[in-house]
Amino acid sequence: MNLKELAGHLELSTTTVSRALNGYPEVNEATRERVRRAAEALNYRPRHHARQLATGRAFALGHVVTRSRHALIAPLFADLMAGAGEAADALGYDTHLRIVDDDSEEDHYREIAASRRVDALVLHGPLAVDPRIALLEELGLPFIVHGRSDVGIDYAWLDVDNIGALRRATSLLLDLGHARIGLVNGPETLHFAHARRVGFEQAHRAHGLRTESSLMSAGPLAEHLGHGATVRLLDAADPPTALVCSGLLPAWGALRALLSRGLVPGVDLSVVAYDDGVPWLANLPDASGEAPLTTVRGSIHEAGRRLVDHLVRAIETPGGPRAAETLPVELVLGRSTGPPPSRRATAP
Amino acid sequence: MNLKELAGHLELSTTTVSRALNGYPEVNEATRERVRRAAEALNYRPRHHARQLATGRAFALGHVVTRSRHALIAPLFADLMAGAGEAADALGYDTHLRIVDDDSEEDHYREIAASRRVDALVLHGPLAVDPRIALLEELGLPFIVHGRSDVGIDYAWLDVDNIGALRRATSLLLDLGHARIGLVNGPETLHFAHARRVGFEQAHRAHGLRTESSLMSAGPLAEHLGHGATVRLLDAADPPTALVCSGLLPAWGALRALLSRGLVPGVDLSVVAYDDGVPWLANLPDASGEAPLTTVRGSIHEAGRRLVDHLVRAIETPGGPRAAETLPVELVLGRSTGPPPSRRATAP
DNA sequence: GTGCGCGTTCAAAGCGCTTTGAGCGCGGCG
DNA sequence: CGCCGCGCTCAAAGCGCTTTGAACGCGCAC
Repeated sequence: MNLKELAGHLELSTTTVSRALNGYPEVNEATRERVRRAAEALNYRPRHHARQLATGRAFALGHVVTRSRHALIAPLFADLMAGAGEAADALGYDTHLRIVDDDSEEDHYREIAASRRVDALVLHGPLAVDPRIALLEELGLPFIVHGRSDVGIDYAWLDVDNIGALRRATSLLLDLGHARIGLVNGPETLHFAHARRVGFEQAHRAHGLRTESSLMSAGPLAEHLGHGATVRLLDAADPPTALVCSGLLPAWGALRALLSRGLVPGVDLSVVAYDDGVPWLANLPDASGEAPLTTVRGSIHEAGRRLVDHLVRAIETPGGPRAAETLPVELVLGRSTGPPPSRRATAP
Repeated sequence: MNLKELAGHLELSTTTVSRALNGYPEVNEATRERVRRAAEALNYRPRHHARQLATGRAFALGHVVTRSRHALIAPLFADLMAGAGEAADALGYDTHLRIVDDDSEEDHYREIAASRRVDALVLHGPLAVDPRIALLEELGLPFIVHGRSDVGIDYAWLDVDNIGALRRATSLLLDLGHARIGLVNGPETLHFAHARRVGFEQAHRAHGLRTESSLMSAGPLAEHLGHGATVRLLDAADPPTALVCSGLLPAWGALRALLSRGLVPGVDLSVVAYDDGVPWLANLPDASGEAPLTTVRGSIHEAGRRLVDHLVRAIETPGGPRAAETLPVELVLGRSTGPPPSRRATAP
């Protein structure tokens, strides 16, 4: 069933049918209703590519991720895409995903721009300094960065308050009296991890302390890496009394390391984690009424939604202001934080 | 830069340029090379929608997931899509993703079929008995099921050996002497979880034992649910001596529950988990040289790749045989399994 | 010298939609 | 009575590609 057949069936011209279905005002309401009904009954839908060709718009948003980068953000990616996909669907846009080899990423951006497959795209996993931003700007393809990057160009972005999140997490521990705090961070070539490190350091400086590089590690946010880092910290000559984890997954790994040694989280070692709010890692209150972990929590799902909202606004109202939004985080107190053992010991 | 402009630039007809670029034999090799160079130099790429319109093919594969179903398979979804995306890219296909409301899923399938956005699609998260299979068959849209479903229709599928995996995991425990074994399963309305339960039961029957419903639970494969289920099992009047978890995430939760009580995995309670092979949950050998968990391991990433391979073959050679492939699993021995405490106690 | 086949190129039609510019009938106003 | 404007509808062009069918030039065989 195509437009011509539908029009023939209705004994109308394709023009009228097209206008009726697309809500143009110059169609009689009775005619419009008749057309609508017929379209519904015959399950007519415009061929998407024909519409694209005629309108010049793709009605699609793109997401490009390299394999190696994907590996770094995988645990969060599903929820991010779920948010983005829901929003895109609600706004009538398709979602295109491309997982590409690292060395062909630039080609892919060029191909996507020239072939007009999408109207705009989301730049995922920006580096601390990311050359792709200049590339996309040059290609003239509208885009928004999920995160930020230190480039001397104005660009649209949406980011969670990474600096603030880790400042808050770290300050909480410092205020409790901890002075030696470990950090299990994400890969610091990525901007989000870089920013979190900055927040960690800011909190220390505000308390007149300095960070110590032997207490900090960076790498993919995997369970076993949280476990490994914690084991190493506990075995060090002068172990920390608290730990900040840049993700919930390494935090569960840290807890496993503690518990395996018979140590009690929040007593022998305090732990604060960054929580992206993905349900399958949820840090929910249990029987005790408290969550096992103290966290600062953002929502990667919400980030996905907002990214798409901004992108569609940019497409549909060109020349508008560039998006620049920081999403807040929330502190969740759980059982994994307490004063350092020394203080506890000296207490009456 | 479009085809006409490129042709004008080369003083050739659009026909010749098109044929040259698409590898048709009736073009002089010298001409073809000249065209190639010019296209490269001017960064010409065919407008994707124009090509679609002319050829009638979309060069795209679709993935439709409902919100609620997405929530159930989210932890694995990123890796599945990574595998599928890589394969699609290698074969020259776009990957389209749609996250839809549960109650509008059927509409979406109809719309996708009628609008010809994709050439084929992957059916994710099939139910034990899934009505969508008949729907897609009716719509005439080529598809492959990731998993299986008990419907009286012949359809293309690719599945990991869920029954075998849990049979093997359970037999291992039974062979060690365990007689009361708990199961933390996925949602059993989904076929994969249903199949795993079947494998669990088959192993019991083969050992002349019956399963006990009080020892089995089913739900999303989240960390906290593994934790909660384990706590309940341990607190029961007659607790099991071993536990099978249908995912690595609940298994880590189970370990957390054990360790929190000072129990030793593999001694006080044995645990075997199903591992989808996602790197950020990796159950790697640690300092002891052994992995913390004993698992049966498949590869969700590989599944993604193979799904797309099958789909593209089906598109490009219509009338070929329907895909029907079972991916194997592998047993990984770790530290979390051993004989039941009773045996150990009665040993000399 | 004519005809045929081969290798190469081209003009034009068509894919299914949107959109422009024109047309048609009808009632109201001068 | 004639003209204009309004409301509705239509024919046709155009989006950028692929593909059909035809044409052209050339060398070769008859």
